[in-house]
Amino acid sequence: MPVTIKDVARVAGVSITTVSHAFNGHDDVSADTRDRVLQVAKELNYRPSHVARSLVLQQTHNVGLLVSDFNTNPGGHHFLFDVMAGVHDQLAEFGYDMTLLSTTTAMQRLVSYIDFCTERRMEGVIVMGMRMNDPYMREVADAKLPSVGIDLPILSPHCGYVMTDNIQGAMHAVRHLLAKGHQRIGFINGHAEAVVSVDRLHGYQTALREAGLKVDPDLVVHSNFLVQGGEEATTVLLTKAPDVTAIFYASDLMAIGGMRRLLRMGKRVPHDVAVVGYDNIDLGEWVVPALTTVAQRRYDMGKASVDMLMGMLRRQERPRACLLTSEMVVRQST
Amino acid sequence: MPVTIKDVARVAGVSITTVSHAFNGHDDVSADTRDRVLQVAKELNYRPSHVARSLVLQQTHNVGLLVSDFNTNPGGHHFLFDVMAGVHDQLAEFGYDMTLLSTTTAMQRLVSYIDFCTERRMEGVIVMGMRMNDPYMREVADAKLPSVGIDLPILSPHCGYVMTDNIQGAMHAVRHLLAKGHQRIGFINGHAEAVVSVDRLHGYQTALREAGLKVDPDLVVHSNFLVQGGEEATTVLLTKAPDVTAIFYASDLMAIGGMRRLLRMGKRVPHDVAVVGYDNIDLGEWVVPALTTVAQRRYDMGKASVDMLMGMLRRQERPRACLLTSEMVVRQST
DNA sequence: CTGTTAGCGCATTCAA
DNA sequence: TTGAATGCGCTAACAG
Repeated sequence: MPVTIKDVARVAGVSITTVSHAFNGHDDVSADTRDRVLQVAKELNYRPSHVARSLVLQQTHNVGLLVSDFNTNPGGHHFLFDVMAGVHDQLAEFGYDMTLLSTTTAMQRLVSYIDFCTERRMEGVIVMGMRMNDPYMREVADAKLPSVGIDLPILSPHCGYVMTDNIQGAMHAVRHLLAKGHQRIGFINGHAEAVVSVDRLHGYQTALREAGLKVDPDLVVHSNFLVQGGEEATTVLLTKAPDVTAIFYASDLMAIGGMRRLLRMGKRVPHDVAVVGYDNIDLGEWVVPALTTVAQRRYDMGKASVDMLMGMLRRQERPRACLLTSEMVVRQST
Repeated sequence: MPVTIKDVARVAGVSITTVSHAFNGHDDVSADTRDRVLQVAKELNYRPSHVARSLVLQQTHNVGLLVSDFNTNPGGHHFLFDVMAGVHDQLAEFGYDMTLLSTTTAMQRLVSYIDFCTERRMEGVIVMGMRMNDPYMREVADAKLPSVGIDLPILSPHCGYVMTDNIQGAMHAVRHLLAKGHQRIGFINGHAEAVVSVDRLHGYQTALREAGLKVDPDLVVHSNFLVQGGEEATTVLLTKAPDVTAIFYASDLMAIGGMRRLLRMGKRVPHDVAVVGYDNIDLGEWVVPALTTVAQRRYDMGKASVDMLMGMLRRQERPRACLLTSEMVVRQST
């Protein structure tokens, strides 16, 4: 139905080869004919078919963004949305399209994500929002399809990853609290299946030891990354260690829940208990007191993952681990 | 590089026609050969190329999701993410892929979004996050490419739309406040370029008149949809009308900002001033006091837009206007 | 500089 | 029931 290269050739009175050459900027076309071809193409509203081009060139300029549990990832948008924007924009910069995939969809169709990508001849995949114990993990790692994980530290011949240096991030947070004079610092962590949880715990412990403090197991509580998780864990923590003067939460949502619970318990933030979150979600700026937090460069993470993938695709670079720095955003809660 | 239909045919000792038939479930293939073909295909790990199929079938099973200012849409994720999930999931249900587009990207490349879609032979587009005064608007409306707008009430031969009934939503909110005995009800609205703003204002006014109250222009303030917008507008409102006992905000973010400002001004929520928001973002449940709000069915909006598009594509249905209901979520702020 | 030919992977006539 | 031939729209050798 749409205008094809043939139509342009016929109207312009040249062969399709010439049209093709004119469009692809080959210099073996006289300026005259090129201009005429381009003129005709414009009049006819010709748009070269990427489908046909993909077939003959054997490259689709298309990569998938695989999101785990896209539709049911609670609170996930605070993190995923910006990453997605970074991925999309940088992909566009390279002339690539982004197709959204979801593990749940694949599950429904009973096809592996790798089959999904193969059918579409995708050139690579970027994976995010996945847990280490996700059944899709091994598939990602073992596949020959070039892939980059976000917050998913798997390194294999065809799979690299990008993540924030969570150890450093957590150390920043704890050092900040130490500098404020706190000694009994609690840590409310996310679920242990998340890689970030392991690293943040590590950073927390390291910063304490660095300051010559002993790591008290009673000061660490695991929960989920959401507001409610933060609330519940705060109660648990204060039961086990009523003398905490500061709490480091593994997410801003948790911290917000925690502050709320502390208030209920008659503790004032930051006077009685100082609070630090993680993520720098937009609302952290507006809760009372405004939340001190560790900021990840979400957009940059998406961007970096694309850069790595493009390196693998176009320059045969080997996949690697890319750690981005994070920075403290100090506000009123500490 | 990947396994093609030829490989399968060769190994199975049949023609490519037979392989094609076997794979597409034609019944003019003996059970024997079909099983053999399928077996060989599995061993060879054959995946039919969607690219080649798209070319010959002249249909890509691909639709674009056009997001306006994807990378710079502040606070947009609260709304867009869920809609996107609905679009993606429902598209998958129909066997369609979703490619993400952004107006900013198109702008950078200086190609119209319609050219972008044509090159890729997309079958349709779903548009969201766009303002009525966006330059891309006319393109969407005039294009022959089937499209569905979300919160974008344009109806043309090839363009339908889905939106929440914002008039009803606003009426719900105001009625709720009226029922609580409030008479002086302020309305802090979003920017006037957003269609939703017009409708919500309409609903606000209608509900008041319905109750026999006069609409006082001093009670309405326009601002942006963000926290800061809510804060500033609240100050303006209370200057113009210090006697308000309730405020209806056009977004939850604004309401959160408003509550904060009210607190600063020594007003207690809901005791001195009751507050209703709009959107039902996840954090509304956790601010103090928990926010009463109007909930949009975001996921369903995405889903509905796909259903409409599929109707247009597959059953030649005419584009239409689809209004979804919203419902009150009553919490502590009223 | 321009046109002819071949083929990318697949579905679909039409014969056998 | 199976296979040979044709073409989807385009690019890339090659020849003129």
